[in-house]
Amino acid sequence: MGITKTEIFSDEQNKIALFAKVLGHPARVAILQRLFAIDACVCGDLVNEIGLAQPTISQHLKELKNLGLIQGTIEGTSVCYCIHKENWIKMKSIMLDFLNQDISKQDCC
Amino acid sequence: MGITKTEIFSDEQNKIALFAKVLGHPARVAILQRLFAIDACVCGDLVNEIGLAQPTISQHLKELKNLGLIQGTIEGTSVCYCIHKENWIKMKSIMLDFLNQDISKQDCC
DNA sequence: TTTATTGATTGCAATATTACGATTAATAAA
DNA sequence: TTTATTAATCGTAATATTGCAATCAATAAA
Repeated sequence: MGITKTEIFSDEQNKIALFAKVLGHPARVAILQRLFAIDACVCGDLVNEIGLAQPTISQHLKELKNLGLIQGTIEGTSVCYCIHKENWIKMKSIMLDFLNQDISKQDCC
Repeated sequence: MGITKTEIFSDEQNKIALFAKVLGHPARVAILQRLFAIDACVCGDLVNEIGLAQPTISQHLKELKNLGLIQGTIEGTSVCYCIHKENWIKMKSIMLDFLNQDISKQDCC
């Protein structure tokens, strides 16, 4: 039904999936990479850098902000976005735990 | 338009997004965790373990198989699934590179 | 005040995803 | 052969996502 049955999964599983999902679009990957690469914060440059329309970028930024991975501060008419360090580290920790599951004992098929 | 403009992004960005996307559903997270946890391979047990119908699980398994993260071998009437070690390690490497971007120099907002 | 400029929001069209009942294909057991 | 058993596939309904034109709100500049 296009709807995810979150209630049958653990909080951890849902959290991993939510973080993975927001990273599951190349535009959001590109935005994050850009924010990491630029020393200063980026604002509407993202629209120029990435080849998507302003409302589309704005929407992707919103999703990243909703999960707390970035933060934006208003500076005059423009908005300065940057990585939310603390939340990025938390997200990373959760994802690393999942990715680093012990594969050594796997011996099958 | 519900379609992702993959052509304007780099191969790396698309690859990261594809891997993240397949991890972006709690059922697939649960399947992978189960495959990691079980010593022997799991087959139709997944349908019982996770509370989703057989066609739904089958569909999620297909997506994981399409990206190469798992492999399935037929054993009589059942199919034995397990983590594809080599591809998991490759995927992990790509995701770790992305997640481990240097955050120390970020100082803004 | 009037006129940019910037970015969020709204509304919509196109496509994708999730979930499952029904069916099918393939092998195993009787 | 007939009858389970297992899992893939098909078809479909419900919902979500992606993308953008148009518009709006807020501040800056003239």
